Parts: sequence; C-alpha cells; structure tokens
Amino acid sequence: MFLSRFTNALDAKGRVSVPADFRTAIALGGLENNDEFDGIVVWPSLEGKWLEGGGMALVRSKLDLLKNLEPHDHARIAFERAYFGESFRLGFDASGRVSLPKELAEFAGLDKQVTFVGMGERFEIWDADAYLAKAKQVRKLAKDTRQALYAKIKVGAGQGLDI
Amino acid sequence: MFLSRFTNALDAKGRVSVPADFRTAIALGGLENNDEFDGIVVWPSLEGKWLEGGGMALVRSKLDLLKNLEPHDHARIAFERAYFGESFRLGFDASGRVSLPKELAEFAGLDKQVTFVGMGERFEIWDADAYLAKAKQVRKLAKDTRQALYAKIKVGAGQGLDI
DNA sequence: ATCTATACTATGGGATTATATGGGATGCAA
DNA sequence: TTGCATCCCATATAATCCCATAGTATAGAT
Repeated sequence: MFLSRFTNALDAKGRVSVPADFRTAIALGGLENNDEFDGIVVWPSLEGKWLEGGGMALVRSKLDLLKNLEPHDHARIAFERAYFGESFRLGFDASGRVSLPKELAEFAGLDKQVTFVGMGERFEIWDADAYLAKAKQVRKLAKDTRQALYAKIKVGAGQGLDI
Repeated sequence: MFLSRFTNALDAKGRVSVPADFRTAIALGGLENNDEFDGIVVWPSLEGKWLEGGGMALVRSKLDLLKNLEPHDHARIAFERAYFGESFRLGFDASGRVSLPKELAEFAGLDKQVTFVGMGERFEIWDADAYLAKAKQVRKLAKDTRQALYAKIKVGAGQGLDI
C-alpha cells in the first residue's frame, strides 16, 4: 500500500527516484501475478494537472473490469484511450529511479522538486510547490466532507471501514 | 499489455516501426501458445477511420469465443467476414518494422506520421494529426462518462467476454 | 551514552546499448 | 523489364546501464 509523502529531485536527464517505500509496495503487490515488469505505470490525471501512478497489478485490475463491458461501448473506448493510451511504463534503474517522459513532466509542470503522495492503492505525483499549496485546501476539505463520506460508506455495504 | 502512445514515421516504402514496447508485449503474450508467427495482426476498425491490431494471442481468443456460436449464425458469419477476412498478418523485419498494405494505409488516411495507441489487450493505429484532434475530445469524454462507466461495471456481473 | 561499522537511499555524470529510420541490394512474380 | 516485398547494413539520437559519492539511518560494541 502506498502511504506518506516523499519529495525527490528531478535531475537534468529527467530522472527521479521513486521512494523506496513505494518500491517495496510495488514489489509486494506484484507477487501474485509474476509480472515480468519491474517499475511503475504513470498517467496524467483526468482531474487536474498532476500525475497518477501505481504498479502493474492496478493496471491489470482496471483491464479486467473493462472486459465486462461491451467492446464497442463508447465510454469504455474513451476510457481505454484516455487511460491505457496515456499510461507510461517506467522501469526502475539499478538505484530505483525512473525517467519521466517530457510529455508527462510538462503536463504536471514538473521541473525541480517532485512530490509523491501515497493514496492507498495508487499514488500521485505533483510539483512540490503545487502540492504544498494544494495540501492546505485538502486538509480543510477532508475535514468538512468527512461526515458525508462516512454516510456514503455506511449505505453501501461497508464492513467496518474506519475513516 | 499494450500501454502508451507512440508516434513513428511511415517511410517511402510503406514501412513503420512498431514501438519496442508493443513488440515485447506481443512476445510475452505469445509465450503460452508457441506462435510460429513473429509480428502483429491489423484490421480496419468497425467504428471509424483507424486501424486496430494485436498479437496472434488476441486473434486466437476471438476465434475461440466464436466457436461457442452456431456455425450458421448470421451475426457470427458477418463478424468472421468483417474481422478475419479484413485482418492482415504483418511480420516484423530485423529492426521491428512492418510494411503496411496500401489498402490499410488508405483506409486510415496514413501518410507521414503514425500514432500507435495502447488499449490494453489491443492497440489502435491512427494518423498522428487525426489522433491529436481526437485525443482532446477523448479526455473530456472519458472524464464525463467515467461515473456511468463505474456504475455499469458494478451492475454487470459479466465474465469478461471480449469480441 | 558514545563511537564506529554497515547498509541503504538519493543523486550526479560518463559509458554503453537500443531504437527508429534511411537507403541499397536481393529475390520473386506479373 | 517493372513493380513489390524482403533482407541487409549504416547511423543519429534517445534511452539505459554502470560506477562513484554523499548523506542518512541502523546495528553493534565499548
């Protein structure tokens, strides 16, 4: 599981260290299926100017869910293009770095300091300054909407989720 | 699995490099069955003016699904003609290129720059400019229909049939 | 508690390899 | 021959590997 927040440097070659914590999370998640691939998958968020990422296990689970829909379903095809088509497979080098494609770096406005935010089963990648600004709003928003969130969970068959 | 988007050049001889990422995806997918054939299968999309493609494993799975239908089923026969009949087997050359039949290139309006779009278990081939225009709509469409998509997935307990 | 040895992490830069792509040569069929 | 497809070789660029280092945390011994 991806927890915590880590800020690392993006170097001149476009490389950035993936937090060691996240690397072990990925290694553990990929144990069930013997994923040939050692690295992360990253895509531009549909919500705003930051990146999202996870291990191959997460991508595979999305693929499996989509198989339940009609192949020509417009929503399905749009999602496949927007998600699979825009996802990048980023392999680790010997010291646990990935090199971010220019395209992704530009999308999220990444240049110097990059923040990895653990989100449970996935993570987000932000420009460090941008996340600092966002974090303030997030704290207040989470506090204000917590009650509504809990209500939703109780309605849908939640079994002892503790938020 | 086919991920990402790659844009390569179509040369004067009608050749285009298949992204290395896709080539390894095909090599991995074909490991179970020892596919004699080293290349991709490409066919015109039924949805619009672009091509779709995948490895032999994908074609084989479609064939297997169709075997569940009556041999004289009209829908089956129509599908077999439109899909198997229009599919081209394109072999790799030593540096991982295929040569696109004129017929396919004309169908999809391919001339200079060609974009391969990963769609999970298959991929699409677009004229680069055409896809650029499409991608903008796609992002919005995916965002707008995402909630409906999740709802559909929750309702349908389908078992991943994909034709 | 303090010091020391060890392991790991993040990061920089050079060396090496892979990839995409152009052009020529070869083989085959109409 | 003429066209067409395949194979072979050459190369610039981009991606990847490899080694070095500095800082940080961990463990053990005194």
